Amino acid sequence: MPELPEVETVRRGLAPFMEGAAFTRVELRRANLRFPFPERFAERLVGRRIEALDRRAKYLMARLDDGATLAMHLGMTGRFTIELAGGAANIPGDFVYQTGRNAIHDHVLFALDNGVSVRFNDARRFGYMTLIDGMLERHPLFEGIGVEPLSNELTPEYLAKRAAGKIAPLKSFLLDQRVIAGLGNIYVSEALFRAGLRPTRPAAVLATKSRAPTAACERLVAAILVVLEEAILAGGSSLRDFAGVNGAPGYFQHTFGVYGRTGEPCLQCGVAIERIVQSGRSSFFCPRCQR
DNA sequence: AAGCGAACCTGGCTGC
DNA sequence: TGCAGCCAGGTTCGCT
Repeated sequence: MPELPEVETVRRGLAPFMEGAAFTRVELRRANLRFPFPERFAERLVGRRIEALDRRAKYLMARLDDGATLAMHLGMTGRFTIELAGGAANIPGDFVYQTGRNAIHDHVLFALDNGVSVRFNDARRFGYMTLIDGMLERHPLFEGIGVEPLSNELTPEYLAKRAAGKIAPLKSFLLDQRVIAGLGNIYVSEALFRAGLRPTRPAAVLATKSRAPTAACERLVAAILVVLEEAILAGGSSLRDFAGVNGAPGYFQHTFGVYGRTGEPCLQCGVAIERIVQSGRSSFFCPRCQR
């Protein structure tokens, strides 16, 4: 589910309900997700007010009034839903409220002093939450993390410098969160399609011998921006289980150029889209448009 | 030392 | 209907 646009969509959905509110009760239904919860996690949260709900890379960052930050990662299947005091409701980000047998995957419940409760459900438990004191940049999760793709730090010059001399394929180079923070398997495929670059090309094609950006690098940076901005505008992408409250499948999936379209015609040239496996993950590309 | 495959965990879909 | 096999948005670890 969650690459940068999905996490940003969740953030925008949750922020109006969480910012300015304080935790009145925190319930952990198990001792760990991907990692154990930190010591006294629930006790430390209760009474704290959320000053802002931000995003860094694929993390939701709740800035607390005691200076600490609650960092939350959705993993593969993590999702937040909210309920208002008077009954079930859904956040503007349009996520399905889980009921029935999925309830066994409700792992964290936050009750807030504005009457809102927030539920974290994560079937595969690749998600996690932690509390960070002090400088974020020095926390193991965030030191060495790459640039925000939607900030002005992502420039052709930056990307060329990072790519220079690298033999690794563009696919894995772009998935590396130490280079760019927030891209995932879907948007890497989409960005490479837009840039006309085959995922198997070595990352070094982005740089000249003097480590300056090539034309391909310029195209790629532009493509990354367009793909992410479009996805955020559309309310996050949507794979099967990213459906909206009204049961409608998500909005952005129609506009995928290559992701999940094996054998279907390229929207630009009609040639069949191909799927290959790189580093154990699927890559999709048009064999004619991407060289 | 970069780069790859495996591992973490569960559910959904396909095909026999 | 049952069951085996394969696939999935992410990240980290350990072996070349």
